[in-house]
Amino acid sequence: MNNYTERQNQIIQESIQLIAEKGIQGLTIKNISNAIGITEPAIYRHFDSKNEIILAIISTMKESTNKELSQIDDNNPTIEKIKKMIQGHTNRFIKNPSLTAIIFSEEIFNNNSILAKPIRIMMKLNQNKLIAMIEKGQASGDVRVDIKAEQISLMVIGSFRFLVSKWHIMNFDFDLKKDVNEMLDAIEKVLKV
Amino acid sequence: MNNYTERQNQIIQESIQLIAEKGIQGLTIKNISNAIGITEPAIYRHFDSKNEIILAIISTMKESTNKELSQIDDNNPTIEKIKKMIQGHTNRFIKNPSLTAIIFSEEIFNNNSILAKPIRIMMKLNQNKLIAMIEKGQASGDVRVDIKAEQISLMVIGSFRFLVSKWHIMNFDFDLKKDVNEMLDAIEKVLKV
DNA sequence: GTTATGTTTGTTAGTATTCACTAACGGATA
DNA sequence: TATCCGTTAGTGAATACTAACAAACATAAC
Repeated sequence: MNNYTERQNQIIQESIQLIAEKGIQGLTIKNISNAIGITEPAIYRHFDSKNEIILAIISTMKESTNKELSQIDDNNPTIEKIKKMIQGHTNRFIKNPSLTAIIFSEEIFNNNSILAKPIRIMMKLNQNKLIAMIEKGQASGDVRVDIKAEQISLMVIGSFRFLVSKWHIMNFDFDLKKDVNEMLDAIEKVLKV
Repeated sequence: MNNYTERQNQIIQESIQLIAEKGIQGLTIKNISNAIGITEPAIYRHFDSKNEIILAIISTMKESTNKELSQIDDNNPTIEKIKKMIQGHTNRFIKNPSLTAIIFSEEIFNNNSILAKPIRIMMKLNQNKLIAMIEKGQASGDVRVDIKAEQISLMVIGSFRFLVSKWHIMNFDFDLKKDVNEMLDAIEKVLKV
């Protein structure tokens, strides 16, 4: 698991919820403490500052993403691996829609220099993993080679993010799973050799 | 042009700049008035409230997008039209990087119910225009028909947004024009019949 | 042409509210 | 006895916004 106490994990979860509901401006110590049912100063028994809470949120996201990526069987065909990866993310979002607010956290946190760096590192890491996956697929003849892996990864991640973004904006008011699968079918057609 | 006074336009422009520099949390009446060189209460001579300023920002974005879209020659091949559209946006962002903060404004404004609605309408409108463009291309044999126009538009907009998002996050530290053109070449290969 | 009047656009000084965070204290538990 | 983990009460700073007033200037009356 992670190194956080039960109360710390509770604060992290409620904070993600709050960002989803009210945006980053809704993430206040008062809102967090109200959500949990303790007073404001009690929060400071568990985190030194609000920034520390946000860093913990980022760290939690990082962990759950890594866990998910490690579960993908490397022996499957590339397109299957991409599908599994995106579907895994999708299931996680459906299970916990609050997380969709965080997928865009690069933008939300971009103007806080302390928080921007870990976000950027995580983003780059994830993309590099996908690029490596696609390049391997190109080497093994799974994926067309006339388009660079970097461009393909841009399309895959971009399409998915835009779809999830829309789902969030539309207040989760359509079947994300269905739309993601349609998108993945289109991606499959596009990637075929 | 628009119906705003000179001072109102100045407030709108400085506000866009502020959002780009410091995020939506940096958009305060004090920051706006400092940027312009007048006092805080003077702002209220030109806008009734901060919300009115944000609505004016949205309206300005809408106008400039429409202006751009109307300039595309409808007689060109579909792929050329898509390229022109994306390149037009790109040039606008390069000329005024502050605008990149606004392309994600759906997310930034999503938690303010007064502001979310006009943003959503604008978003849907733009996407419908692109879908219509692609469907016309499919009918005329310009674009492959085995993928629905909606899916193609998702890929095009998603890829572009993700690229611009990265440009913003990386502090505009790569050649956006070059990367966009590489992306458009990939899109072209993908869309070919 | 001068004076009176109204409008526009700014000022200073202030409001109430919210923010992150702290000091001092107390009960429960090891 | 010491350590958690909570409380009440408060801090100073920042927030959007307001009240009251003043200078500049255009319009219109005399």
